[in-house]
Formats: sequence, structure tokens, C-alpha cells
Amino acid sequence: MAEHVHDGISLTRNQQAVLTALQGAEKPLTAYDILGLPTIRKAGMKAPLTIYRALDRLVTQGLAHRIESLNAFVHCGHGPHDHATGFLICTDCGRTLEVHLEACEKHLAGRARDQGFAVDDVRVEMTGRCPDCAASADSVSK
Amino acid sequence: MAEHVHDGISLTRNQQAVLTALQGAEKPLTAYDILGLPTIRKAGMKAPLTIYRALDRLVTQGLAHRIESLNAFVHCGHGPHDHATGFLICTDCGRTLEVHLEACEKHLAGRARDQGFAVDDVRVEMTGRCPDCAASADSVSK
DNA sequence: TTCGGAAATGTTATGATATAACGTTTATGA
DNA sequence: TCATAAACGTTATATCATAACATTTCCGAA
Repeated sequence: MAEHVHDGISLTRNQQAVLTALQGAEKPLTAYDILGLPTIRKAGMKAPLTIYRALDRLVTQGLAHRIESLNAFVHCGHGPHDHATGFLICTDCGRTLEVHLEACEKHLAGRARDQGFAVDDVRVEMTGRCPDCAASADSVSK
Repeated sequence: MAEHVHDGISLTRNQQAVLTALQGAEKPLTAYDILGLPTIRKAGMKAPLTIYRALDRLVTQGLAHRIESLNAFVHCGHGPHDHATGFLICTDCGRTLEVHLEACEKHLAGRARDQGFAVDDVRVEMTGRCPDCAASADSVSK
């Protein structure tokens, strides 16, 4: 394998094709969105499971994230990192922004430990409007 | 309708049946879990859509929450409230704990506003092990 | 009190998301 | 070079969620 390497992680052809698809998208993509892309079909991937397997690997390696509330995936623009990540999801245009939560993670996990809970993973998703869409909405409402 | 009232919110028979099901469960239930319950069948609910409609209302009114990463629902034990809520999801036993995030919500939304993002809603889900399961794991590993 | 709109419901069908099971191939290092 | 773990292909199926449309119920205004 090892046809491609990202941040020291070697990816197979399928995995690379899916990662490239996510990087080229301006919004999170579902597995079936990815499956429908010409580049993916050309790469020979034609079953949902093929996509899910590649996505699993990318997520495990920290090269992509799953957005639970959208059942969709985005590439991670910051390279692998071990602290919690939050997503800002624009309900107008569907684009997402990734925010790092070094500080907040401590607070959240602290609240959890107060309850005797041992935290493995923290996921934060926020909906609202991105800078562009918020601006258009303002100008419309004037 | 108004057969039942919770925190000033009147519920229909279907909505009440689903809420009662959630209150009686020790873990989050999926719509199809609920659909399979005898009490629900006895109430005459037999199509998924019937369940989803009742759940929509309960979530809208703040009487229940959806756990995105489980595609499941829990009743809200704290009554309607307007601040963000977090969930601690035990990967061993499947039970969840609800935590309130008054303080953290500000921090999270603040990070979002730093990016020019207008936040409507904040959802936090954490996985790990609950007090009971963490204790069993400890005693096993000794 | 009755009339009209809004909300909820019933029913059927279908769309969308995700994984099981099994056999085969490929990468990689002892 | 050979064992083995990871990845892959293929088919089928499980699971989660909504569309569309007709009907009924609730509830306030006239």
C-alpha cells in the first residue's frame, strides 16, 4: 500500500481517494455523497461499505471527523491532534468550521468527573450561522 | 386533547405514551425501540412515523433530548430549561447522564463568536464509563 | 354554538444511513 | 518466504427517518 502519506500516515488508494474527496468538498459529505462522486467511481469504489471502511480509517487516524448530527464527514484541516474538537455548522449554507477546544475540554471533562464519569472522548456540535450567512441575513433584515 | 400536562405543557395520548416509555427506560431508546414496546402497541401506535412525530414534539418542548451519536432519545429529567445540555454516554452499560452547561456554554459560544459565528444551539456528547462501570473495571484490573 | 384554521393522526410507501458475512487479495515484517 | 494482519470486493440486509395525502381532533373567534 503506502501509495500516499499524510502526516506520517500511509493511506491506501481507496483511503486516499476518499480523503481527497473530503478535502475538495466545501461542506461535510455523507458516505453516499462520496459514493456518487465521479472521482470515486473512477477509482473503482462502488459499494457503500467500501466508503465506510475508508472513512473509518481516516477518522481513526485523525485525518477526518464525523459530524454526528449530519451523518457526514469532513477532513481535518489541522492534521492529527489529540484534544477535543468542536464544529460550527451553518444551517444556511451547510458549511462547517472546526474549532479546537483545549481549554473547554478540561472544563467539560471536569464536569463529567464531578459525576464520577471517566471520559474518553468529547464531541461538540453547534448550529447557527456562519459569518457569510449571518452578514447576508443582516442586510436582508435591514 | 390536553389529557396530560407536564411543566405546563399539555400532551396528547401518543406524546404521553412515548414520554412515559422514555421515563421508564434506563437507557436512551431509539424510535424503533419505542415502537416495539408493549405499552406503545397497546396505545395503538404502530408506525415509525407516529413515534417520530411524538418525539419531535417532546424534543421541541424540552421534555426529551435526542442523542445524536446514538440516534436515540432520553427524557429530560430536569424539566424544560434553556441552557445547553451535555450527555455522558457509558460505552459499557449504555446508560447516559445529563449535565448542565451554563458556564461552559458561554465559553463554547464565545469561541464560536471569535470566528464570527452566530450560535443557536450547542450540543455536547461525551463517551466514557459511568461510575458503576468504571468501578467494575477497576476491580477487575486489580 | 358553530365554524375555521392549526395541529395531530393514520396509512402506505419509500428514501437514507450503516453493517453482516464470507471469501479473496495485498502489504509487511519476522 | 511465509505467516498474518489489514484491506478489499460482493451480496444481502439491517437500521433509521421522512414523503405524501387523506382524515380527525382541538380550540379559539365570531
